[in-house]
Amino acid sequence: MATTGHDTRLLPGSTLRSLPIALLRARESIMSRFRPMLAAHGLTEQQWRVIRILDEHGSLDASHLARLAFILSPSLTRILAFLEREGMIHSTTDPHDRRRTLLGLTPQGVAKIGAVAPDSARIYRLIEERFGHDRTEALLDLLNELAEQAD
Amino acid sequence: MATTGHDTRLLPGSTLRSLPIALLRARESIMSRFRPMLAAHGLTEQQWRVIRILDEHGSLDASHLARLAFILSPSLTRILAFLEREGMIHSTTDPHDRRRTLLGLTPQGVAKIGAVAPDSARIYRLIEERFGHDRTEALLDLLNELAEQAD
DNA sequence: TGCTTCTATTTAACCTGTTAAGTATCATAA
DNA sequence: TTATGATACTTAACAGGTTAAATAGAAGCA
Repeated sequence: MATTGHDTRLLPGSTLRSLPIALLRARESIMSRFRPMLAAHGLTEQQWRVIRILDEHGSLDASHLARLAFILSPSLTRILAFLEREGMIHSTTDPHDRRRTLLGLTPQGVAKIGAVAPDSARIYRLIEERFGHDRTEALLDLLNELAEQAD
Repeated sequence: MATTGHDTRLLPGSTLRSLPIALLRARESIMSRFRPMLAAHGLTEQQWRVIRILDEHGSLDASHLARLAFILSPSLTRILAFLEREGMIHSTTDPHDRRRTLLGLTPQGVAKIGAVAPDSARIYRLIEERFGHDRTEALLDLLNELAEQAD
């Protein structure tokens, strides 16, 4: 039986065939594996996403970072305050446009990436192995196509 | 171009091929259509889910309702307090097990369902038409299979 | 230059998600 | 029958999502 707190007994077809709920369930089933690992490293899912993107892209301004991480700017403001308080990032005002904030990883931030990345990769690999590489690819394609329907 | 606030320019493959982020994006693209309509009716997504499930199933206790709506009990407590304050539901203590709370729709709750359901169905139909019935079904199957991977 | 209009970010207010702890009630067994 | 443990729900504390408004700086133009 599932250990997620949500089993599938008595679930009517109408719920299982609802796109919003199906997306919610699927995301929850994925994140329930990542969340405890991230919590053990003292990070939330979003905090991890932010420092990982800073690691992949180097320094970025807040707007660009928000777009890449799919985090709205009010949330990003709070997340950046936390990460700076913890010494994982540094922020400076862009001298060429003083409205902009430039963000970058500190050495401690880089070290955190190095500590978390292997655990993250291991979980991801496990999920993909169990679900199947082809089905994972097919699912990613459908999800991205659905997201692009937006206009 | 998209009007969701998140366009796809400069998105690296690593982000688009991440299951957690792809699920997040897809869900956001769906909910961005429902949310304004629900807000116009004075409801959040979760409040709507709760009264809709009460409508489909008749009276339920809180635990069962939480499972069906995929809402954790602390969130449900707050949602039920709101819905009762607004007069859409009534709650009574189960006389056979006084730990349990039995919930049901009031006539006003039923009226709200009648007001929102057509709008909801219209949006859902539009999404499914644009994305395609077969692809929608395929996506639902993959999402539910992924969710069931949990153990 | 001075005024208006964007743009980037923050603040505020409210709701939900998540985890842990607390309270009330039920069920079981010594 | 009463102590023990399980179950149903609530409370608390903190983080993020969403919307609207506020602030500050940049850009364009009369």
